[in-house]
Amino acid sequence: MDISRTIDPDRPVLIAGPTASGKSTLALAIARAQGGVIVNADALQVYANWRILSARPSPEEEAAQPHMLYGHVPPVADYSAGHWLREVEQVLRRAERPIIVGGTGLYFSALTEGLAEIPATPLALRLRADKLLKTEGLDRLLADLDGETRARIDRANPVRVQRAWEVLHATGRGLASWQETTPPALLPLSGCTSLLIEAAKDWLDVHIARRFDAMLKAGALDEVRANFATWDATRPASKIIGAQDLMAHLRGEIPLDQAREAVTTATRQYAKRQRTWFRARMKDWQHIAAETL
RNA sequence: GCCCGGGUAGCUCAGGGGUAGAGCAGUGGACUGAAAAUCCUCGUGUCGGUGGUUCAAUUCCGCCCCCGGGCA
Repeated sequence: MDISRTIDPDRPVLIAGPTASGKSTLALAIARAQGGVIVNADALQVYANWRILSARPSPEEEAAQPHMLYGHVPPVADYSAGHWLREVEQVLRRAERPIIVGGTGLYFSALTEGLAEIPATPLALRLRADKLLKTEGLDRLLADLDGETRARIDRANPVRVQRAWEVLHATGRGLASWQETTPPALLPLSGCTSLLIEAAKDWLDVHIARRFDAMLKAGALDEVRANFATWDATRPASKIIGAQDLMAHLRGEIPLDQAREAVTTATRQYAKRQRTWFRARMKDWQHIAAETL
C-alpha cells in the first residue's frame, strides 16, 4: 500500500473500481498517509438505511478520517447524479483535499466531464410518465419526443425514453438540446490523480462471495429486517443488490443459500457492467491491479 | 426383481425421422439526473451407451447403464 508515496498530496484523488475491489480501503490508506476528506461517489452508499448491504465504511472507519456524502440521504428522498454533483460542488469549496471514491461510473463522468443543468422533474410529471408508459407504451412516449433527442437516445430502453420525455415536458426543451449546452466539468480529469482499480474476474468473484458472507456476519439480515416496515420496491434505494433476495428469505420463501446465490450472481453482473463502463470511459485513468493493494 | 417417468447447452427444461431450441447463467456492448438502475448483442451441444430398422435416427425398436417414483 505504498502507492500513496507516488500521489501528489495536494491534488484531488479519484478512485474508481468494481464493487468489492478494495476502493474504500485504498481511500482510507491515502487519507491516513496524507490527509484529506474522503468523499463518496457511490449511488447506494448515500442512503442512511443500507450501511451493511452497500458495503459502506464502518462507523469506526468513518470516524477515523473525515468522510462525506455517506449515509446522509433518507431512503424516501429523491436523489440522483445531479443531487450528488451539487453536493460535491459544496465539498470542493472546502480547504481539504478530496479523495473521491466509489463505483458509480455515471457520477465520475458527471464530475470530470460535466452534466447538463436540467431542472428536476416534478413528481407529478414523473407519475404521469409512469402511467403513460404503462398504459400506452414506449412508442407513445417516443412519439412525443423531438427528433434530435429521439435520434440520440436508446429507443429500446424505457428508462432512457421516459427520462427524455420528462425533460421535454418539464422544460419545454429537448434533452439533446440541454445536453449540447452542458457546462464545463466541475473537476476535469487533468487536475486530479485518477486511480482505477482493476480486478481479474476470478479474483473478484471470490471476493464478492467472501464479502457477502462478511455482510451476513455483520448483520445484513438484521439490516434488511429493519427495513421491512417501510419497504417500497419502487424507490431507488430499494434497488440495492441483496435487499430483495434477503427479504424473500426472511419471509421464508427461499433458503439462505439460494439467496446467497442470487445476491452474489447479481453482484457479479453489476461488476461486469462497471467494468464495461470503466473500459470505455476511464481509459486515461491510472490503472492499479486490485491484487497488489 | 417388476412397472411407470426421465436421461437434450454450465443449470432447468421444450422438441421431434432430414444432425436441435427457450429461460436462467455466461460473453461483448450501450448509457449526461432512478445508474447497485435500465437496455442491446451472442446459442454446436458425443440429444446416456450400444446394436437394429431406414436413403436418413437425437427422434422408431431391442438390449445395457444411470436418476426419480411406485409395486414386491
